[in-house]
Amino acid sequence: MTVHLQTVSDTAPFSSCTHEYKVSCDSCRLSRICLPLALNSTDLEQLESIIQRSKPLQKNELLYHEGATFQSIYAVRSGALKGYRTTSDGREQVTGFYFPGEILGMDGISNSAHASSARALETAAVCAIPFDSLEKLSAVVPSLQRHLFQLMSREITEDQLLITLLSKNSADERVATLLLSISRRNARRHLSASQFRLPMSRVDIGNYLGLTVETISRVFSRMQKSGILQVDNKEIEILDQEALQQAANIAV
Amino acid sequence: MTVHLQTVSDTAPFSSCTHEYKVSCDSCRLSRICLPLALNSTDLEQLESIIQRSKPLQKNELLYHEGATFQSIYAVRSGALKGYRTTSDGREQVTGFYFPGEILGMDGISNSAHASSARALETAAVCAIPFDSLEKLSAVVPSLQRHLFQLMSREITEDQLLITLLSKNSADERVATLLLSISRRNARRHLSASQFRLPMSRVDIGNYLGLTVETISRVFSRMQKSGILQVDNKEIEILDQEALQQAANIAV
DNA sequence: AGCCTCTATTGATCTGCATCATGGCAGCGC
DNA sequence: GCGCTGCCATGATGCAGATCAATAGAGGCT
Repeated sequence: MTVHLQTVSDTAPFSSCTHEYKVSCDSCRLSRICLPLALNSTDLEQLESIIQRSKPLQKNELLYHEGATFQSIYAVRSGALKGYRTTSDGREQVTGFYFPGEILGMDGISNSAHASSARALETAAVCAIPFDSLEKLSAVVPSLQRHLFQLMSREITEDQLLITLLSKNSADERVATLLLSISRRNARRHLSASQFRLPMSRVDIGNYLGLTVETISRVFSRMQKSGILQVDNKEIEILDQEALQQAANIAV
Repeated sequence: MTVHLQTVSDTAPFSSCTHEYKVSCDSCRLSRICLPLALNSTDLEQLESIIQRSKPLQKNELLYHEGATFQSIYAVRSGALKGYRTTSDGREQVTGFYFPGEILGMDGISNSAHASSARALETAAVCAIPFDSLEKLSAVVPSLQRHLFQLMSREITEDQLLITLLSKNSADERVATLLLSISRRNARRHLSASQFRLPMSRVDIGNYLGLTVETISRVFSRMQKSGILQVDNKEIEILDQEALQQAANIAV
């Protein structure tokens, strides 16, 4: 069992000393795919006033953990994180990977406590958005309220896609689907859709997809052998997009 | 493959002729676990004014289907429904079962189109709550806005529980967990937690849990043999709650 | 560089559930 | 009642992926 020595750092990451990390939303190149989407500039100003930027998280550092008091949702600015919950017998279930421009932490709303944990897969920067402020603001900015509902709804449909994947698809199909998902999300950020570095370990991939590390390795090897992928440790190149889509065999 | 002949009935189920089905929220014995929760009486009145009640759905009748324009979310008044999505190769993935007092349809918000379908498992009555009205109302009733956020958040955490179940647990554990979930939801409605009739078929159960019908049958038989359950077709009696919880082996 | 630890690959074997096949039973229309 | 159809139970067999085991490589630390 892996033991992570790093936990939440002693110095509160979202202290008042935010001056070093000040970046305005409208100068952020992620704003088109992040929360500010569809806000006019005066609304945006209001949103910005409540957003807190923190010092970057180190690899393996926790952003929040299960049971912690829920205060904020988070937008990823750089790096990548994984969300996971711990089962009663102490194992981990990875429930999602989060890339720049994506929002996490919304599962904490229902109980005022986080229902899952989030950990940086590599050095990562996030914006914290205090939820009570966001709530108040969204009551007076209809487009923000709508956007929030939509974000949460999207999370639901994505979870349902994962449920379907886990319940109906083979190892090859699951892996192919994940790669295509990452590829698509890269494209959205104007990065290469065919060449990228996986920020997560094989263990995390297997965990997320309900498979073992060994199976992930074998699928990668097989897909390399058949000319679909070029795999060099965490560096992935999709050589045959078409074939990968075939292998995924689901509506992506 | 099962073919359902019944689809959405010709006569629009939520027509203007709602007078026959008029039931006020505060006379509804489900109000404590449904949407109105935490609303004062004036707010409740406003909510009621937008809620539409329909004639009951027949068994196998569709409430909404994938791709249909999203207009309302629904509260179950009586009976039971299943939510499911259809995979690209035409198979069904059951994503949830809905009992009285529970809300469904929230996955439709993100695209203005339903991402899943909902079908009555038995004769069922639902309240339709037009979402745009609900949105407007929630902007002026903070507790309603919060309640909606919480509902959606809860849906997310529940989906994540199912993901974990599918990814980590054995057939026995999955079945036990579902039975305990139904039992708990019955208790919430002041029905027996130990004796109930399953509204769904073995096929639906298997589909939901990522197992085949045969496996469901075998698990039921095994649990009957070991004295945990009394199974008579769809009638279930939990004889040994303790043992069932052990069999589930997860935090329920 | 050299060591240590963590992560990934690959092979051999095992197993839980799927698949295939058959028969029973309940509900319903005729 | 009789037959039909859908649903459920149970047994025999097969297979995808888990588990066990051993090695190889990558990255961090001194």
